[in-house]
Amino acid sequence: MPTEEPPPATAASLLEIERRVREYWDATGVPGRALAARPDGPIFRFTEGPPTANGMPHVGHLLARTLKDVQLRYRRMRGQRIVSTMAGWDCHGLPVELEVEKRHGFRSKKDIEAFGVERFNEECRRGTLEVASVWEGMSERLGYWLDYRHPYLTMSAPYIESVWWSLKTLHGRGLLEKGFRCLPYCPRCETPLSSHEVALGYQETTDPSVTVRFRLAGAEGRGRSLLVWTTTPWTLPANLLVAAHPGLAYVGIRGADGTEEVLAEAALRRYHPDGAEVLARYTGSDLADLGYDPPFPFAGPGPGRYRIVLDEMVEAEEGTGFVHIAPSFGPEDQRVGEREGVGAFDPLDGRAVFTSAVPPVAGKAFKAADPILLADLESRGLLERAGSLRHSYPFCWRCSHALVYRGIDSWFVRTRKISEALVRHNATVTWVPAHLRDGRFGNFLAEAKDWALSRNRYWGTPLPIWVCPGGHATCVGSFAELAGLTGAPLPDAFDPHRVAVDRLAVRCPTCGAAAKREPYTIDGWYDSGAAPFAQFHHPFAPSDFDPAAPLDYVAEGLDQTRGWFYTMLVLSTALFDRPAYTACVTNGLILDETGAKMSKSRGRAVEPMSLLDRLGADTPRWGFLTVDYTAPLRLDETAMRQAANRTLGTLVHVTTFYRQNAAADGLAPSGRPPTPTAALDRWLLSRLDATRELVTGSLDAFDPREGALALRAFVDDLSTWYLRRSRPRFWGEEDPEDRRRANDTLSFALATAARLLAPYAPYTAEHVAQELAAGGFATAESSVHLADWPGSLGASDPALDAAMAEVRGTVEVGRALRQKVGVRSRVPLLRFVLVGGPAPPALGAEADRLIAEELNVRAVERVPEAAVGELDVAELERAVDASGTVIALISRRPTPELEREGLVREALRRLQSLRKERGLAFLDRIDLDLAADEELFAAIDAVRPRLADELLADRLDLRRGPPADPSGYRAWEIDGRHLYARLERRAAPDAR
RNA sequence: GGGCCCAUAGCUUAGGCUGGCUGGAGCACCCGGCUGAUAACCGGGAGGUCGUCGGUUCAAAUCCGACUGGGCCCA
Repeated sequence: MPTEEPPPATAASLLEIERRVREYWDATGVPGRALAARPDGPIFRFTEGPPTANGMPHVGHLLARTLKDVQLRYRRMRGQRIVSTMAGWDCHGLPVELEVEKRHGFRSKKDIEAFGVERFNEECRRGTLEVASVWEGMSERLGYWLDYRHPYLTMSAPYIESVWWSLKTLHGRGLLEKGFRCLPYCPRCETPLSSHEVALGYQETTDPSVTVRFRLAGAEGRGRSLLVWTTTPWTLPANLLVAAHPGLAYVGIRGADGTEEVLAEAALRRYHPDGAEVLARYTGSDLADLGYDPPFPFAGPGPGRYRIVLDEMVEAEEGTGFVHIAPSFGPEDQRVGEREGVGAFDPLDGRAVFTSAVPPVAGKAFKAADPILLADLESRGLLERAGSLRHSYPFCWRCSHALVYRGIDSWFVRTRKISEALVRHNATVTWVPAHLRDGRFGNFLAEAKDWALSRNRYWGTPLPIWVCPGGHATCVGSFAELAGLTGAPLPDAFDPHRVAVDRLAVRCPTCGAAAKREPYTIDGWYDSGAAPFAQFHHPFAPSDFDPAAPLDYVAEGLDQTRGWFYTMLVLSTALFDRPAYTACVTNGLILDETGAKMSKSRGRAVEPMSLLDRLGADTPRWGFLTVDYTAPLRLDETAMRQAANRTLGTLVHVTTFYRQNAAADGLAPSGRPPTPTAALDRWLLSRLDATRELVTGSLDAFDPREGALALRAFVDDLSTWYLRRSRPRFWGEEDPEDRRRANDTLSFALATAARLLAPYAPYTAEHVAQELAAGGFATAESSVHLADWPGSLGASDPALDAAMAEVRGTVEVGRALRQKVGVRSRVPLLRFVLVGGPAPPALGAEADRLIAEELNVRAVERVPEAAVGELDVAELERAVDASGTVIALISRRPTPELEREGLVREALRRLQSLRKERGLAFLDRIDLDLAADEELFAAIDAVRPRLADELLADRLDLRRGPPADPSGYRAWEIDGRHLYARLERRAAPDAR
């Protein structure tokens, strides 16, 4: 027997395993080789969602990246080629600008202009990839394998050229148009935002809640006024109309000053809970076209202004049933204003500060005007009621400044024109969770508003539209086209950003006049939505991009339904008339351990890197993949540890057992599927096959959880049943052939399990696979991540599975009985009697043998129910089912002979553990001196050769009574008897 | 105001689409074992009106409706 076997592998911690595996991967270049593998395999289309390049990763990114990586690893093992593996960075936009502004203490666009846009953009460019290394480090640590050396950058010239190409295509199809609309607008950033950006920034806030009296004008209006409710008093100077609902019931009541006040009947109870004197009743239609005196005179007269109009949008649940309309400050207001042809009045400048058009508040920021305007109204007796209201209000998602809705010139992607196609394409997508398709996301699409694309900003993809004084708009779709319009080649290393792009002298292709670029950049979300084609510089460079082919898979956080998932779908629909992806997996928000939102400001956020330092990669990966990751998820590190220990730790442990044992036996894994005969082996392979089936199906369905749970169940079965019941076979000397078969089966099962686990827990799986290799952790350049996905084993045997389940159920009854009679498992009992039918045929006699071994009973008997009465109740303890029927019985006491056998087993176990304690290797031989009390002495003496054999003792001396000189002896008490042992390692025998 | 999701033992949850046999599991707890898987491990036990009310059905945790509470999204 060779003695140079590696030292018995002690089960290392998962962290230690990861360190070792990472070193191995680094040394052998496994990740790069895995990414480059399968150059001819069928394509699996994927695009990495580009994170904002100057934002730090958070724990939620670990989850999303785990979901992405699981699928990519699986596909590679299936022989597919991933297109593409490029990492990506979203480089443009407000977040980047904001960082630079902060650094310089800029407060507005004026500061940027003074600093110089070119310098500003240069700083943005430099700042953009500052945290990229943090992302890379985190991703590689997590095991998320992508090509980080060649990422796509949304700010690169080729990328921008692709984006321009797409914009020109949209423009040519009438899907890119300029318009004047009310949009959410950030006064600090001085730019409009898109509706999906607004969605990111709702916060609770307190606003005024006021009811203002609008006096009706003219002869018939005398002595009457309307009650109008608003939470934005600052919009009142821009009021041009009041809307009423045509069918709603209104009442005129006697007000405090005796005049008539009109409001919706439904609002009466809220305003006058004690009732009021009703002077008149109207429907909305009765009130149409009545004129009123505007609360402020600054907008001036105009056709159709200051009268009541009818609109269905008016409600009476809140307010008074009259809605004040300021067409410059609300999408609904704008619609009504346009319909009535009353024009608009916008007294705010770019920073939402009042101009001299409203003298009382000139120079005041919009919100700051509220109290002044209210005081003014009060002094004129027009303020009916004033209070405040807590409600959610939109704030800028990046700078947290309160937004305003205001009319502004902007370029739009006309998504409403294609909403039918968006819905149709979305209907083909496999969403995880499935309800998103027709639920939240589907609804969102059906109501899709036009996408406000242009930003009045600096660091972004410039909108490539040039307009000449004749009003001809030219959308440029490539650098070559741009060069053509300037009549000269573009400068070397042309950078298409502002300001360089604005310096070019462009002639209008229609009339030849000098054209100016529309001074906008575009929404950064458009850039990222273009990633599936722009990362390839489509259509300018040949690539694997196929305009007709959607991505096979994307996965990100649920918030991306309003972000990336949406913009990708809009672009794929508008450009290629197809869905953007066929499978879309979302994960829920990650909460802290108390179930609250993780917030950086409250110091609650867990740094992803520190989490990886504490837990390693496989533990959070496994933790994420075994729970419902689509729901809001509580980050519980202890639970993660437990989950990983239970399955990954157990698998490592079983692998260690196998290694020690195989080394001791000089057996190597055969590598080929075994053809087992033993029932346990056949059962294990059947379970393995079923597990393989489940994991495969689950990954095919893009929902890895079911597979993770199947693996967990398999590892439980492997450890707590197969291995425990097979131990005698691994130790036994009597049947070497069976021992070899058990070894083959176990090694094959472990090797297969390692492959099934590889997508989930890449480090642990690699460890298991490597430990199974001939010489221990391999120096060979192999990796489980370069292996093929296991095919069907043809080992499925449902009858056997059911039979084994029955046996295990029986064993549980037996264990409960043993507990009841109070005889521990090491002491054999004589009889275990099962009431009912025969053993399951799929196991036959093997069933009772397994039961006997597991319960440590000498005989398993089966008797028909009718015969139960004949059994000796004094000797046998009984177990009954819920209905009181006796189902099994067991001996109450061991016989003296069996008791002695139990003693020997106890002694043996202690002596084995003494070997371990002394740090002896598996095959070290020993000299052993034992001393024991009378009873124990007799028991041991009777089986002395067997004992010596099992303990690898070349010399075994046994003495009656305590040792003469107890020094060097270890002592135990076993059921009141004493045992002493002294053990010495023999010198290693010479190598043969 | 509208839409979607969720509610199962003290805690975390599986199952629910496709109704049916004692509703599984982990943690914590109790009993026992183990102490070279150790912020573990193994066995056993106790613990559940499956949010509430109503309906469909021979049969409901599961299907339908209403309600209550929570989460997310929109307005």
